[in-house]
Amino acid sequence: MGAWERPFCGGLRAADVGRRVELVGWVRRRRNLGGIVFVDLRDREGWAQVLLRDALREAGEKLSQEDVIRVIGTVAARSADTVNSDMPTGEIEVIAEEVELLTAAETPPFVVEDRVNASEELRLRYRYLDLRRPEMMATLVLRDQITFAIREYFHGMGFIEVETPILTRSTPEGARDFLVPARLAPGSFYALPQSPQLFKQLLQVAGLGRYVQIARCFRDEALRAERQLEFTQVDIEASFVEEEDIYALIEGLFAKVFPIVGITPPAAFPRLSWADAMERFGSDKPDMRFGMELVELGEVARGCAFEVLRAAAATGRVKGLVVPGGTAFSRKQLDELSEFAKPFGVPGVLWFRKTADGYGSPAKKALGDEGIAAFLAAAGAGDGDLLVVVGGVPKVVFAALGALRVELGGRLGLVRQGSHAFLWVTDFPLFEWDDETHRYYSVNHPFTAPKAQDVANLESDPGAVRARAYDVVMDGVELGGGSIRIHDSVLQQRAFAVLGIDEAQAKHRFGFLLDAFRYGAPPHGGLALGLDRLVMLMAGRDSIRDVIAFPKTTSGNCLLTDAPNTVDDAQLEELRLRVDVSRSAPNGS
RNA sequence: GGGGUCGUAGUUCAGUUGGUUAGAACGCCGGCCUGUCACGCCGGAGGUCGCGAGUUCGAGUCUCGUCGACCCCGCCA
Repeated sequence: MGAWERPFCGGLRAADVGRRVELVGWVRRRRNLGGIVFVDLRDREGWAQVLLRDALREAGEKLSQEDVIRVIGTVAARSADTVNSDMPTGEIEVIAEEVELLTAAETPPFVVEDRVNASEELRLRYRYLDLRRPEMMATLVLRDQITFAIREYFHGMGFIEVETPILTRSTPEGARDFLVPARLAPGSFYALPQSPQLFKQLLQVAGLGRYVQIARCFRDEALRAERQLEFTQVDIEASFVEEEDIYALIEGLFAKVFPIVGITPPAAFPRLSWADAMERFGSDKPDMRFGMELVELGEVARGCAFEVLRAAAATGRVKGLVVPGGTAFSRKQLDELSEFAKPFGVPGVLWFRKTADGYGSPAKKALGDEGIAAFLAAAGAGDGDLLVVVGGVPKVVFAALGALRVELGGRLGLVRQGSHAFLWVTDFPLFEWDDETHRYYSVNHPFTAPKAQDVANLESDPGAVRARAYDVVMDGVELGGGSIRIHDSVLQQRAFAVLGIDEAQAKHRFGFLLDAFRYGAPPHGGLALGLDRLVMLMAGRDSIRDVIAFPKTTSGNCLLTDAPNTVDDAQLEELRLRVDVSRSAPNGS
């Protein structure tokens, strides 16, 4: 039997009964009953029970976990009382006629089973064993189905996949670059791309029109549960398009991809401006699977008798969150709310409530019952509701309340199982002021186009200029984002000017792009989706590492290969590099 | 860069106020068992308590340092 005709162990069904088959796989488990031996033979698709008896009994007794074997046998129906309805192959078993041990396996460091919870550290060190687990293998298979569907969709829409360089030039703005020393140009470095941004725009100038790439991106920044040093984007760019075209494109993509896991997104996603998202949810990626929106308390705070809130309302913002059933929180739980909020830069949270014992709040002394009642009324808090209040710098108030909302929403079980919420967040600000360096930074990147009606304010009020940028959000996770780009070199120069990049600097950093734009740049725009996050959500996992075959740890180590590692002096010499690790790094992580 | 949690048998964990020989389950090894499917039963082996200092008559337990894993803040245009 040829390798390609051989069935998968996990694919055998009642319809195969009577077939004489050759199976290869790993011994998942052996059950030796003395006279007969059962072996669960596992491959990529699952496992099937093999029965060894008579002359094969002795051979079966010698098999152990993870041995690689070849079996020739006949698929037989199990008798009614021995059918195992818990497994897909449970109606059949393979009566072995020949068994061959192809490779004996040492006892693995952990049992290759879904329900065995080995530590992630161990799983990463022996990733090839971890991936052997059905759950992990199924995730690899799902990822393939998703990427295949994505390519199929874009191909059908007339998009062309083009590979862009991995060795490219360092760009000053944005994340920290990974650098690669250039042996042929001592003292010079390539950088790994943070994204193919500039190349996909150049492809539009070239006239490609519709570009897509499943592209690896690299950012030398701190890692998180949903972040890796290298990750994959579905990178998209198209010419002669506007926001609506991009929205329709992505909604169409999701309509094709999400049904793979039984999720049907709406035909068109709701939209929310960035300003509304912040005001109502305290987040630019709101989880809209539940309500509990932020409430405005600036007015009542301004007139109240509590100095702290009055001051916050005068110089910043005072907003709150009405927590249904929150009056039942214990003192300890209320204190924990403050502890939760503090890392976001607020001194703590205030709370207000009315219980059978009367009005309660840490600010009761200053406000009295009337003052507390005024806050509860302004927030629209009803019986049993707890009002949580934060005041201060707008950015911090939004961040703290936005995080509290998600935390409490989860804790109170406000998200209905199996529900999903897709949306577009639009009208992001184009620039953000940085107090430390006293200059504006691009919220997206310097090539994002301003909204036409705001272009006039570019120089007079940069902070108020809105961008033609958009993010697609699902269940509180940013799946992707993009923008319509500037294709006019004069407008581009004005945007650079706001960022403090003069003509000489612009020429030095992005000269090749500006040059390109002088030779006929089409209006264009695009978007990039985080493929790892997309697969993570679709697989129902909560760590990006679970959907990447060989991920790195949160300190950037590959436990399997032990990368990064030191290199020979000869290699360094060839690159004209000298290493000095005696001093700690000047800044950053 | 900052904060937090964790590190004990191959694995997942327990380990009392600092006190005799550090336990359990699974896995592993040996034996028995012809319908199991987390097979069962009997027996057995297996420990640098992450590493290094310190306190103490005595440290898995307390202190400091260090390494590693995970989570969060900053950071990630």
